[in-house]
Amino acid sequence: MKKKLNRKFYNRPTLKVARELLGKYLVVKKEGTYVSGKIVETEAYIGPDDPASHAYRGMTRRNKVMFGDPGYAYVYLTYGMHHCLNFVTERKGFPAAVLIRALEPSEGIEIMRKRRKIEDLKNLTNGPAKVCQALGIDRTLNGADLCSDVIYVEDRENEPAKIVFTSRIGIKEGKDKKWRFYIENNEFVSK
DNA sequence: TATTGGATCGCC
DNA sequence: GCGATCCAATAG
Repeated sequence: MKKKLNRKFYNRPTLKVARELLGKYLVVKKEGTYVSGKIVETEAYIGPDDPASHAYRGMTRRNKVMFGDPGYAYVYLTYGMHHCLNFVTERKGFPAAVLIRALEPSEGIEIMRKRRKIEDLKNLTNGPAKVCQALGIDRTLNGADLCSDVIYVEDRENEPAKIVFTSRIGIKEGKDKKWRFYIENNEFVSK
């Protein structure tokens, strides 16, 4: 049984959403392609007081979808060349999101190989920018509805996995917070 | 308007 | 370990 996550799922505390996304399947249908993968690593960025969050200094042109309704994609370009995918959480007006850091490729693996221009399965989606490249995600999907048919998350009711929580990666401030989650011993978690 | 640096990746 | 690459954010 496959159940698409509804907006209520995202309209909850971000840490809870970040944890519960692990083991669920991200699906992207674009240009006649269908690709999916199991979410194995996430990070939470929460509220106006999180110094690592783009929303730390208030609303800007880039981060405004973080302040909107839950259940929408926040996609941004970083380092001038890499995209990162987030899911907006919590109530409208409260800026929070979950960064999708890694997937275990499931369906459409050959399409992912072509987009990533590499063969190695374990290197296709083990990082936030790699996920976006493999899934064909760029800023045209910023603000996309996660309850649509283009990009969404499915609960396939698979066995729950053991989860590890650690500090977030690639940030300067806010390292004290253990807001990174991943599935223990999963080979597709980023380095 | 000008300057600075980044929720990364891949190659050296 | 370091350069790529460009745009958003901030300062002037």
